[in-house]
Amino acid sequence: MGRAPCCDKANVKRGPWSPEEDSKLKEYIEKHGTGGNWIALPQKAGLKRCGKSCRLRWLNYLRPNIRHGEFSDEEDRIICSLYVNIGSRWSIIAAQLPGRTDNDIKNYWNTKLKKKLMGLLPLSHQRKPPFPSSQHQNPPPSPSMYSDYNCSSSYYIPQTLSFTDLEPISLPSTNFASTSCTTTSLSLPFYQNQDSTVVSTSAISPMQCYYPMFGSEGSCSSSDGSCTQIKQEEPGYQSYMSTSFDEFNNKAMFSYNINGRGGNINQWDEKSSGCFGQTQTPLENYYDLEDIKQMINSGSSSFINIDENKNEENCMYYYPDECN
DNA sequence: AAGGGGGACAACCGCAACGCT
DNA sequence: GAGCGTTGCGGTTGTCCCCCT
Repeated sequence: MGRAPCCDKANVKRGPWSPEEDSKLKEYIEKHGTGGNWIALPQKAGLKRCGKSCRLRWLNYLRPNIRHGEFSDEEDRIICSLYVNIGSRWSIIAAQLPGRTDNDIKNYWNTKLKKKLMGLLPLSHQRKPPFPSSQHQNPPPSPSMYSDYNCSSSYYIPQTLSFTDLEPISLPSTNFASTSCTTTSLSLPFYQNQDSTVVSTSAISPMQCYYPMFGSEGSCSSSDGSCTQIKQEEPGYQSYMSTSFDEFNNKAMFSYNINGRGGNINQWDEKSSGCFGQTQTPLENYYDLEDIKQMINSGSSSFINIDENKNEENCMYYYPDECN
């Protein structure tokens, strides 16, 4: 015998919500809250809907401060950089975009952004010889190197997604609390963009394993509306994302931290983290278009996001024919 | 004007995780 | 620890709308 259905499907309305249903649900929740029980809510609110349907409707459309419509370039950039790092964890991605829902972002990615990204990637790229590993010992390029970088035709992060505002920042050593991996901080360059989202510019290995990074408090995109909504636009709100390498276990580590309490950018607010891979991809290995396509098509992720070596000089090294 | 195709987006489904008893 | 109910999440589907022929 299988699981009992969450609601009596014969007696619930399905399909698009009417304005009357919307106002009933909104009114009820604003008055009484969700009561922590979505299953019982529709009956109390006088709705012939499944609890799950009510929850979805509230979270995606009725709760306050929802934003719909055009995504900005900045949002595109955040979505892309997160997607290539953590894959289709839409709720986590949504948590970084105030007012956006995971469903919205998922739809946007599937219908537009993925195509946009793919369309902007030149088809002529073939795998190029690896960049000399000695380059990685160099200090990270200065922000001006990104600003001046003008090789969009051969840069596999489209220029609209380029991180021109990145500045190197220092991050404290990480303490991974929830995995078996003991870690040491890896001296990979990290860059901070204008909204304080920290991105790693290092190449990391394809995902082999991953653990949820934080609990429900980290995301309001799918919360019940009663949570403390993370507002990135609030002064002092910071979010961190980084990679490091577990030398002992030979694992690339990924960590993503939320500090919603107005802390310092350098304050490392401990939350759980995840293992990115069982083996480290040598830093001198880079992905070309076919890799990215394959990963997107296969649903894999956590491939390279931003490459610290994609400066003008390296562009010449990789794609001399396309760098004028 | 009709209708076929494709894109966009809202909603549903199923499963895993979580929490309570 | 087992069992059960509920929630959260991501993949998928359904439907509407617009454009093209």
